[in-house]
Amino acid sequence: MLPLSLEERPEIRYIELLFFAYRDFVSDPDAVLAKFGFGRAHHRIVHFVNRHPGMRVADLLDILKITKQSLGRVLKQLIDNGFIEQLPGPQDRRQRLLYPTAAGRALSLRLLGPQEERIAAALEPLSPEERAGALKFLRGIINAGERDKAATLIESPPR
Amino acid sequence: MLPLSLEERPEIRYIELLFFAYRDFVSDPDAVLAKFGFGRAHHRIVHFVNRHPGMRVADLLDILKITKQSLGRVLKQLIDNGFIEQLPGPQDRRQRLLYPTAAGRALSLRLLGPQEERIAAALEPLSPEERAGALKFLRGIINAGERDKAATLIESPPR
DNA sequence: CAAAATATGTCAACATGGCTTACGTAATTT
DNA sequence: AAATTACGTAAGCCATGTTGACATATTTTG
Repeated sequence: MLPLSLEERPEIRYIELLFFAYRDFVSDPDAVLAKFGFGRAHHRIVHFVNRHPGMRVADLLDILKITKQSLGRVLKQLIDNGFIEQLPGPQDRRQRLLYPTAAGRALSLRLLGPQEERIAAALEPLSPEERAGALKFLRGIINAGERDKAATLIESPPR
Repeated sequence: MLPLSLEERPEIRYIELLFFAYRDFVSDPDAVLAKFGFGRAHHRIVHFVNRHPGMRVADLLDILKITKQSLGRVLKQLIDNGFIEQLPGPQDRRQRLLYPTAAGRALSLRLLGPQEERIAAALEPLSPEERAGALKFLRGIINAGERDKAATLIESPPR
């Protein structure tokens, strides 16, 4: 059985690079999280709540693409440990808007640090057009139907 | 509590794009895998064995960065179901070299198809320099100590 | 040749974080 | 008043990661 070859299937180069890059990219925060008894699920929640203080639970579910039961278990731990707090929505009091506490912000920054360094180091040798290429490539990988939503979420100055 | 802002922390744009891109990138094969009762762990094994027929178990462990116990459970299922076969190493008979069967190759190609299309579509609008930028960026994200190993693995025509 | 190291497999026990199904409550909309 | 919405929660299942311990065959080394 012959190996799958890069010559016949040049996209494999990107596929495998994406695998290795992501493998190492997500490994950064693990050491920090372990000190708190948290996992990657906590990381994702802490990150997005810090990026969008006051977001709804439903927003978080849509971003993470997990069920509310999966989210609930992990979110509860973050609330119980004082990293995130919930406030009723001012217009719609059914909502439980999510905010980081001071500890939640500090945790978010600690998790962000090594990833920022990794990204900055990867970008440093790239020309502006090459950096634009990296951005375009990543955006192009996102599901077409999700692309605008993701772009808005990333770029929007939260109201 | 103010949101974390892109202006202050421009790397966040890349961090979040990487998260969304990978989320959708790995979603492609799931539907196929489900038909076989397999998960993403099976996918990774099938992929690398098809890319490097005759690889050792230890090589696979080093690539995937998991324990042999984790690998063993999943690998056994692939062998029992006839997707991968093991042959003793010709020089070192302690080794169990891993080869895809015809069914294993077919599965690998089915899993590869949608990911190739996704990558090709993402690259299509990019200039050559932009494509180079995407490659450089991904390589730069990989741990410095792993970068050469990953590059060799990806680029090497297997002996 | 005997001893040590290597390649691999396996068993047990446990943790994380997904999932489905089902039901409950409060608030809002129709 | 009824229906819908936003959210929570409980039970149980599953995939896939972990550690620790031990077994077997083979190769390498002293």
